Amino acid sequence: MPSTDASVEQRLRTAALELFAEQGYDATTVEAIAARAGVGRTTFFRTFDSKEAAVFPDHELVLEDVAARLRAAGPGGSRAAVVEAAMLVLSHYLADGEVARTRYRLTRTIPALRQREIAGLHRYQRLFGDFLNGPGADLVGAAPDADARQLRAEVAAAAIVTTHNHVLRRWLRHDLDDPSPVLERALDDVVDAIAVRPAEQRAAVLVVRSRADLDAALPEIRRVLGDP
Amino acid sequence: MPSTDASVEQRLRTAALELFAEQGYDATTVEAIAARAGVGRTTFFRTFDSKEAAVFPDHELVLEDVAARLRAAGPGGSRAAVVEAAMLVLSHYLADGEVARTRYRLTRTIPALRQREIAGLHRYQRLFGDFLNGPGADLVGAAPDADARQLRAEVAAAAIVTTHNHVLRRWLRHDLDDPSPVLERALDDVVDAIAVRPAEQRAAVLVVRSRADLDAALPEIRRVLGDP
DNA sequence: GTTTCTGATGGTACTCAGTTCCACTGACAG
DNA sequence: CTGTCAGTGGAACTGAGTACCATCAGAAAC
Repeated sequence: MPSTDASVEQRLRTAALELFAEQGYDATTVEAIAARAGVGRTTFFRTFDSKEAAVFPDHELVLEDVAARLRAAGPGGSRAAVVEAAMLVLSHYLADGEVARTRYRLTRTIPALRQREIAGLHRYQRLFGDFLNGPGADLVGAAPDADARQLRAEVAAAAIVTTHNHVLRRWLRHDLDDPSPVLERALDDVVDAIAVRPAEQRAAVLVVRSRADLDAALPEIRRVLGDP
Repeated sequence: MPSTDASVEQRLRTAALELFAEQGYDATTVEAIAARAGVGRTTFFRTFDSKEAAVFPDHELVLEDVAARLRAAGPGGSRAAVVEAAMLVLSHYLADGEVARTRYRLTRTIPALRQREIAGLHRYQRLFGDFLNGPGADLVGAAPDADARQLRAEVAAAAIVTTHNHVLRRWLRHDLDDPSPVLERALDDVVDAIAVRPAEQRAAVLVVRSRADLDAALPEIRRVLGDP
């Protein structure tokens, strides 16, 4: 048994990435990956569900982290929770950035990997959507009915995940040195525009000074705003 | 050669759906599908890229339709184009609704099909996103820079596709009888809230009658609005 | 020290999706 | 009648993924 210094999983991961880079994805057999890692083919499939899985991070782990951060949100804390949860995902990618970039190169090229990548992203969207539609979240505001609320939650989740992916992709392409503050700003903007429905939650108050004093004007203001 | 009444592709499609319903997806071999359709295994793989493909519609066709509608958008017509394009997708699903519902049942159950479904949806998102980021579209408004514009386009595309999927899913679940008007209203709402950035493109004008006439007031109004 | 249990491993054999190649058939034109 | 051509079926192959079993190292029990 050669080189037990790294874990079997790690050895398999690096062997897979190396061979995919050298020979291409299709031309690389699972047997070859296992051989380079110094283990049997059986061990490969005991470690990973499929050949593709050797390329991707353990989404379960990240998803659990994100779910925990969302669960920790108190009343009124939905916005912060969502933003921080998205940045948590980013930080997981940045944690081993070289691997992330290698994976990006592969997923752009190989359809099978691309498909799995997209499906993976969708799980985050589901998670965010379920949270935003849940009773603990107040980001999407009051909706006329339960279905409208769910739609808004799904749209907001899609917007958040899309924003995250956009910023991440820029970093993967070396368009960006420090993506975290960029993501934070972008999420702030997006959440402003999307999650909260401006027409419902904001009221613009325009003050016009006149000779009449406030008390005299108040009843009229009340009438105009349709005070219930 | 038995039953040449329907096209080979159609016979294979129905055979596949029948067998998946009877025996389950994994338990059904391609050979069995081909046999029921009265053709050879070779012909199956000449017709479809994979076993999964027999379940899904020809996305290429729909994508081309949608792309054509988007291309046809004139200046100022981005909003209508996007809404109509999304409704075009819906109408394709409704065209043979029974198959769509059967497929929905399968995609919810079988992971392999689910993954392909999600990947398929992503192609529509790409298409919408590219259009909204293109030079012909004016839905996302003026952005500080090219990257911000692209982000907005991607977010808007995600919102549109998510909305479409939400309404479609409701119809697939028999939550809805006539989904088209529902989708149209929902898209209107979503596009209002998302694509156009209210703070940038809308200016509220409040008119206060005073004794001074308009000409006298105009310079002052110009100054306040920061007329360039 | 010996036994025994346990967990991880490697090997073998199998199924089946997907590919490649070739032979056949029927239609149609010359 | 002959050549061509498109569509088809069959046979053989590769490789992913699964199932089963034998093995072995180490820890625990006696």
